[in-house]
Amino acid sequence: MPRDTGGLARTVELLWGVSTSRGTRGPRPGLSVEAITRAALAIADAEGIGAVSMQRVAKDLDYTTMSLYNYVPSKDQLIELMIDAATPPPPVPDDGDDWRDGVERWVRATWDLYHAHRWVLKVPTVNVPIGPNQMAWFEALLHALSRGGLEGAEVMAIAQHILASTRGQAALSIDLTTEQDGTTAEFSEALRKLATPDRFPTLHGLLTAAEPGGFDAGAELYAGLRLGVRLLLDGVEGHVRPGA
Amino acid sequence: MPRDTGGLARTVELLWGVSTSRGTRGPRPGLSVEAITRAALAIADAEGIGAVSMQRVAKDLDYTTMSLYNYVPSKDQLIELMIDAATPPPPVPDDGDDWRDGVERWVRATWDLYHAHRWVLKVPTVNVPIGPNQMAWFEALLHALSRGGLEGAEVMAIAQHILASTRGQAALSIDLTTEQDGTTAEFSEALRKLATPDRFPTLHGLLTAAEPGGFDAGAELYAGLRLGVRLLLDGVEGHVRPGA
DNA sequence: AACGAAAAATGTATGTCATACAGAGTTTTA
DNA sequence: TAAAACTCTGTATGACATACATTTTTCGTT
Repeated sequence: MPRDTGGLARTVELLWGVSTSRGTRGPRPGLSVEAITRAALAIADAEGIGAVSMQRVAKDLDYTTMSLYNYVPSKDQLIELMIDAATPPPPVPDDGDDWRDGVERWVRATWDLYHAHRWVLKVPTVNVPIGPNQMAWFEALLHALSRGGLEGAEVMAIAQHILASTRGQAALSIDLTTEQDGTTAEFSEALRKLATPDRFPTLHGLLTAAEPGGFDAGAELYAGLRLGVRLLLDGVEGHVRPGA
Repeated sequence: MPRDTGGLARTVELLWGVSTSRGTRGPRPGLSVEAITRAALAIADAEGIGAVSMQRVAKDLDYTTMSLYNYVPSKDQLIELMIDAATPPPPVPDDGDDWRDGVERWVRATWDLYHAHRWVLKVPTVNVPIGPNQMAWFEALLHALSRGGLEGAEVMAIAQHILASTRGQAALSIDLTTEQDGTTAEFSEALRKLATPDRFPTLHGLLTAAEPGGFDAGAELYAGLRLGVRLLLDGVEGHVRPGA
């Protein structure tokens, strides 16, 4: 496989496994895109995305750094591959039950997925380039949602909305439960001190009303996400059946 | 100001402007946290966050790189400062009108803010540490939302939900309208090709149903965000007034 | 008035990183 | 059998954050 600085075409090739039709000359490749991706993924899962460097991946594979570039055109590309590799096929939809349950299950599964690979949401640009597995998850959401009776463009909009809020809440949950040592407690205490009633009356009220002891950020945020999704789906139902 | 590697206390000091009570000895400082932040912000706004390096900021200020560290304990800290500096005070709430309008105005203003500083949402951890201006915006949302009649913890949850979806949609919009040259069109075309009807029936249907020509990603995403927020607020109303 | 402490500013140095480039070795095709 | 195509290695470059030691400036104290 010739080296390539990797435009969009190459991205698509790699992510979507378009056969790379490698010429059969030259030494047989000792590595593969999959092996590299797997090694990098293992590092990220174990030590965070910050531990993933080309040198580190190569070392784990017992190759030189530069040999990776025979397979992967750049580190950014590798990260795209890692994200897609971290994403299993989405749960199969169960069209038997309520469509709302389908959406809520999707949200739960996505939440779990992001928590299983806590580095994914720390990657700066998870947005535009999308691999097959990512797309499959989005398709699953679209499918579940489309059973609710929304019109085409609305399905897309609401799906993006749900995806965005799931990501956002999950990112927050991951951040709050990742802080090393006691920084979370320390921070939440600082927050309480800074949210003075004069400048931040509403926030102050909410913070002091909440139980003062340690709170389970993860569970609380998930409950919030769930509530948000439910109310949103309520809105969807009202929108679709204006009478009822 | 003595150098400091910057724990949480220092972060809070810098972000919240707790007076640093500098001893009056030594040369008079030629720089200031504000000047450094301003210079860095200008670079980020003009050339993106990637162009912000300590060397670059120092050069723009005609100082050496290391002198910045007399004021700012680390680059990460500087970025926190930049984010807060990029955030103006939130629009004053207008309690005269419908509370829903207040929320929608907040969403619009936040959308505009992120688009005015397109680098902000590219910073990996915009999540947990919060400066005074960020907090003021969140307070504004809480305030607008609390007029809807939700119970305490619910206000917090829905506010986070709205913040998350606004951020997510804005991030997507920014990504799609930032791609250099014609990558957006190229990408959307590739997407259409990859979303085959066998594996991605729903997505395929939606993409082919949409008008095939160039579409205004920004406007479309904002419309989607708006719809999502509206339906969510519908849900909130139903939740608060179960009868009606 | 002089000295020393404190702080600002500089210069140099280190270690990490992505990646360019050249060359050496290997396999297949012409 | 020669050359083309490819893999792999080694070395090199340029960014970058930041540690550390040194110089310079200013002020409080004697």
